[in-house]
Amino acid sequence: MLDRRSPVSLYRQLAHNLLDRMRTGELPPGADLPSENTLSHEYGVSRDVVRDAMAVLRAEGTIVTTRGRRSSVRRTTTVEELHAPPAARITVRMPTYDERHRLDMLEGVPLIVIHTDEFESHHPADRVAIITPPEPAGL
Amino acid sequence: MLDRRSPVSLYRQLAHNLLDRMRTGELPPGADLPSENTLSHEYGVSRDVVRDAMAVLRAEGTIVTTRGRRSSVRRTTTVEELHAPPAARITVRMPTYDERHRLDMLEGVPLIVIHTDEFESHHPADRVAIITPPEPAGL
DNA sequence: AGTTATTTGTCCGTATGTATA
DNA sequence: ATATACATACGGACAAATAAC
Repeated sequence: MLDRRSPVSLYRQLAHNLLDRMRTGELPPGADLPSENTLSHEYGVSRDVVRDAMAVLRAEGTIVTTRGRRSSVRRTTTVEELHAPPAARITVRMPTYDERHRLDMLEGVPLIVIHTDEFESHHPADRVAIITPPEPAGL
Repeated sequence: MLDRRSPVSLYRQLAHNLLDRMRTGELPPGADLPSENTLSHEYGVSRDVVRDAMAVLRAEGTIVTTRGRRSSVRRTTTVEELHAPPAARITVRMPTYDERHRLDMLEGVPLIVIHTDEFESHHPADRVAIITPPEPAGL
C-alpha cells in the first residue's frame, strides 16, 4: 500500500489512500473509518502516522472526529442560501479555537464574516452559500 | 507558566500563552517565534506539546512555518477588494493539500469560490475581501 | 564553495487519561 | 463494570531544509 522509499511522507500517502477509498464509495459520507489501531496494523505504520494522516483530513474538513468514537466521513451538509445585502464587505478566515466551540463548528470549517454599515454577522462556511444581490430590473 | 493540574491540555495552554505574547506586542507580525527546542525548555514540556500548540496556531492562520526555519507570526496581508458580480453564488471551504500548493497558499487559509453562469473563480481568503454589488441608483 | 550547526519534518515506541460504546 | 477508541504527553532517532560560518 505505502511506499517507504517514496519522498512523500507516509502520513500523506495514507491520507491520499483514504481519500481514494472515499471516492470509490468504499467510505461514503457518514461511514465510519477503521479505528486508528486497525489502520495502524493494516498499513504497517505507527499510530502516530495514522493520526497525522487524519489530522490532514480533519483540517481539510473531509472527516469528523469525536473522542471515544471512530472518525467518520463528513456528510455533505444542507447549505442555506443566504442573500447578502448590497455594498457589503465579506471576509473569510479560520475561527479561533474559542470561536469554533462557541459557534459549535467542526474542525476544518472556515468562518464567513459579512460586514455592512449596520451590522456584522458570522456564518460557518459549511452551512451557507452567499448569494449576491441580483441585477437591477429593467436592464 | 503552564498548569499541569488544569483540565486544559498543555498544548492548548501553550497556544493560548503564545497568542498572549503576540497581543502584548512581544511577538508582533513578522517576528520569529523561539525554536521548538527553546520553547520546550522554557515551558518545561516535551517538543511534542510545542508542536501540537504550533499546529493549532498554524491551522488558525496565526503563524507560518517553513522547514528548517523558525516559525513566524503571520503578517497581515494587503487585501484586494474584489467586486462580486450580481446573482453570484459564493461558497467557502478549505483547500485540499494539492490545491493549497498549486495556488501557493499558506496553511490555515480558506478558499473562496465565486460561481456565476459564465465562470468560476477561486481566491485565497487572506488576499481578498468580497464586495457585493451596490444598491441600484435612484432609490 | 563547502562544512557545520540549527531547525523543522517524519517516524517510532510507551504510558496514561477520558469519552464513548 | 468492561472494552474500545481517541486525546494527551513523554521519550528517542534520523532525515531534510535552512542558516551560519
